[in-house]
Order: sequence, then structure tokens, then C-alpha cells
Amino acid sequence: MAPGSEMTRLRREQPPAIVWLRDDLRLADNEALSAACAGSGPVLCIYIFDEASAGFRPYGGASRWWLHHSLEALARDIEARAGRLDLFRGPAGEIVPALARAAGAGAAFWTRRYGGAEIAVDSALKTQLADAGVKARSFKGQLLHEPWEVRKSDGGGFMVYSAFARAARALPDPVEPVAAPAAIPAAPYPAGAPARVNLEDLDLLPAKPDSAGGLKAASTPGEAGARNRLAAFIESGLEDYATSRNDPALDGVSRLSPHLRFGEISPRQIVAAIREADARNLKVARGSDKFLGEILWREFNYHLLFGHPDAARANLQPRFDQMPWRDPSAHELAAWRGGRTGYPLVDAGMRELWASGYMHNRVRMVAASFLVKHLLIDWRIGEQWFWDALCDADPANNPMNWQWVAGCGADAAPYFRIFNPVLQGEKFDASGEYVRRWVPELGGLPDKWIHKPWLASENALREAGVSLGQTYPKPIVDHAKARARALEALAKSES
DNA sequence: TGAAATGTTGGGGCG
DNA sequence: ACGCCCCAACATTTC
Repeated sequence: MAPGSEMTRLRREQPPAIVWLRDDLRLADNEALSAACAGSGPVLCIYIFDEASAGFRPYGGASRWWLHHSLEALARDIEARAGRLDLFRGPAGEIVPALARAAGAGAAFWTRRYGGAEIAVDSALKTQLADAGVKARSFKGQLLHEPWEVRKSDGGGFMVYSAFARAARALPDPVEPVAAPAAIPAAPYPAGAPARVNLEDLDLLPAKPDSAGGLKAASTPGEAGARNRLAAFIESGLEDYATSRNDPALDGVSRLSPHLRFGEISPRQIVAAIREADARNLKVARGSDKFLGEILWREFNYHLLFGHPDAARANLQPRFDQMPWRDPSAHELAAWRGGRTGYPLVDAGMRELWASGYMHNRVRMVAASFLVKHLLIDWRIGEQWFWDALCDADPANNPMNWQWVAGCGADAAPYFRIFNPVLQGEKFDASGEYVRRWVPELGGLPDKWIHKPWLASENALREAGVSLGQTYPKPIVDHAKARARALEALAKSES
């Protein structure tokens, strides 16, 4: 048996394989990485920070923070297996071929993406690399099933979630996740290749160090953090998931969304872990089924993105193009963004978002509905804010969920389905714990008034130390009037 | 994964 | 004892 150093030497004489990591920042269940490591040559692991290619949407601030730490963790994990992660900045369509040429690469592998601009870059690249004699191959990894694998009987794509989910559930479970490669033998960095950058050069962290404080406290970006999060959720959250998921004060959801967004964990790994938990403990069946349904909402949103690459801009239902959105005033936009609308549940959610880069899903629906329906502001304005502020903002889920709330999406809530933020609060945050956590100036109010302080008596307000209009705002719109206005606007847009 | 308005039913107070 | 009314509770319809 040749000593390790001899094997390394022989391996380094072979042409290297490039693994282009994008939204799959993990070593386990990464078929592109495994394929590269299974070859006879060394491996060039690369990440390209690309906001230069046509149609690429710049990352939001919270996503940049997460990405920074995720790349940091990924580089460390790769180095622990004798590999190296090289970072680049610029248009991927130029960097990858230039690198392949300089390195004399024999192959290039990556995990598929589903946005319009991303597909355009990847498919052009595949052709270009093949023409240059480089074996380019893409893999499934971001989804359980490719959009073209879940089809209606007429071959078309689904526009209704329940039908999509039924079809997806009828497919065989995806293959078992593949293990992380034992070693990722680094190829020497080739002379004449595009210039590498340091992580710090990408400038992904906010200028004011303190503004990321809430993010740091709440999460651990990276593959190990994702794995721990999943294990903790299965251990303590899965059994009661079906009900706990609606209570924003509880730790009742998985909080895997930012890990999934950057591919630190794959949906295949999640499903495999759920199945295993099901087999081990019968009591989690209900929760795991519900959770699988949420994973399938994510799949559905990517399915829609694949069929509607312009969905971050264009209404999926064209009749909404006539919707008479109001020109938002700076004041009401600031009130919504800053959590000062006077509706405690909305304000708690918007403050959680700003402070932590996350918002509980139940509250996302209410806060989004408030912007679109109570303030009659174009959903795209809210979508952009969430894109900037959410660590988990991704090109499929963020636009599709906003369209769902606004009523213009696929299988959307009917436009007239208008959330009452008071009733939603009383139903899902009955104890007011969530509101008190994020809107502490209302903390002294009794449960009865915590979601509608403007109806409390002068006396109750005084005892709680609340002065409406001073320590906490009065509602910026009246619910009943705003509801009537929204319904009227819809009727107008349909006429 | 709505909320509000409207309709229906039945118990109980009351003359 | 009976009819009338009120209204809570639930069901259905509408937005």
C-alpha cells in the first residue's frame, strides 16, 4: 500500500475537478462535491459572490450576514478534510471558464438552481465548458424532486398546492442522503486563474458591528449548526409541531429556514431524519406529516419559480395588475417597518424581524397582510423589505409567500380573506407573551387589552404605564375602515 | 393557513 | 299552559 503522501502526489498529477458551491454550502448529501471527490484528480472547491451577472438580485443585509458566517464555517469544514475553499467575486459566466482553463480542469460539478437568471448562467456555462472539453454536470440537491418531475397528467406544472402536494407525496421518497466525503484533496491554485478574494473582501458584514447582535444570539450558521438544529427540533419540537407551530411565543417551529436557504442542510436529509423519527417513535407521526407539508410548500414555491421566473416582480394572477395600490407615505412605511403601527401583534413581528433577522411564520402572514390589505400597499414593497431583513429570504419562498398573502399568487388566499390582527393575536398569542417580548412598553397591560390597547380604559392604561400616542402609537388605520377600503379596491380592480 | 354578516335553533324569562 | 321575545350558540353565506 502506497503511503498517503505518495497517493496525494499521484492524485495531484491528474486534472482537477471543480466543485462550484452556491446555495449548497454543505459537505454531506452534496452529490456535486461527492462526484468531484470520487474522481481520480484533486478538487477545486469554489464559491463565487456574484451580483454582476444579468438579472441577479443583490443579497439583502441579513442574508449577507448569514452568508458570511456560512462561508466561514464551510471553509473550515473543507480544510478539516485536507481541502480548500477559494472565493471569487464577479460574473460566474466568466470566472468558471477562466478557472477551468487555467487549472486544466477535467470536470465541473454543481447543484442545480431554479431562478431564471441562475438557470441562464448555468446552462450557458454548461455548453461553454463542454465545448472546451470540460465535463460539466449538475445535480439535484436543493429539492426533493425537480420541478419537471412533479407534473400534472397533461404534463403541465401545478398551480394549486394541494394537488402539487398529493402528486409529490405519491412519488417515491428521494434516495438516501450521501455521506460527506472523507477527504477533499485540494488542487494547487493554478497560475493565471482569476484572482481570489478573502472572505473579508466580500464585505458581507454590516458596517455597524452592533446591528448584527440579535442575529448572533439567535443562530449558528453553517452545516454543523443546521444539523444540531434539526436534531433539536426532532427531539423536542416534532411531536407537538402541528399545534405549537402556530404559537409565536413558543419555540415550536424548526427554524431551519435560513439553513435550508443556503443549503447547509438538504431537504433530503430532513425527510430522512423525519422518517427515522417516525419509525422510532409513533407519537411524532402527526407532527412529522405536518412538517413534511411545510417542506412541500417550499418545493411548491420552487416549482412555481421554475415556471414563473419573474415572480418576484410580476403578479402570478394578471388581474391584479389593475389593483389600485396606494402611494405609500414615508410615515406609514416607517411605521410598518419599525413596528409602530399601533397593532401589537404586527409591531411585535416587525420588531422581531428587525432585531433578529427572523419572524415567526404565523406573524409573517399577519404583518404582510396588514401592509397589503390594511395599508393597501403593493406587496412588492413588503417583499423587498423582507428580502433585506430576513436571513432566510430566498428567491422562491419570499416572493411566492407574499403573493399568497396578497391574493395574487398561485393557490392564494382569496383577496377578501383579511386577517384581523386583534383576533389573530387573541387566538395565537392569548397570553400576550410574544407581544410583551417584543413590545415591552405594553408589558404591564392585562391580557384582555394586550392586543387592543386603544380599547382599554384610561385607568387600565395608566396602571400599565401606557400613554397612547406617547409611549405606544394609536392604530395608524381603523381595522373596519381599512378592511372596507381593501375590499372596495379589489372590486374596482376587477371591474 | 379568516372574518363578518346573516340565518337558524332552542332554552329560558316573562306576561 | 302558552306565546312571545331575547339571545347565546352554532351554522351558513358573503366578502
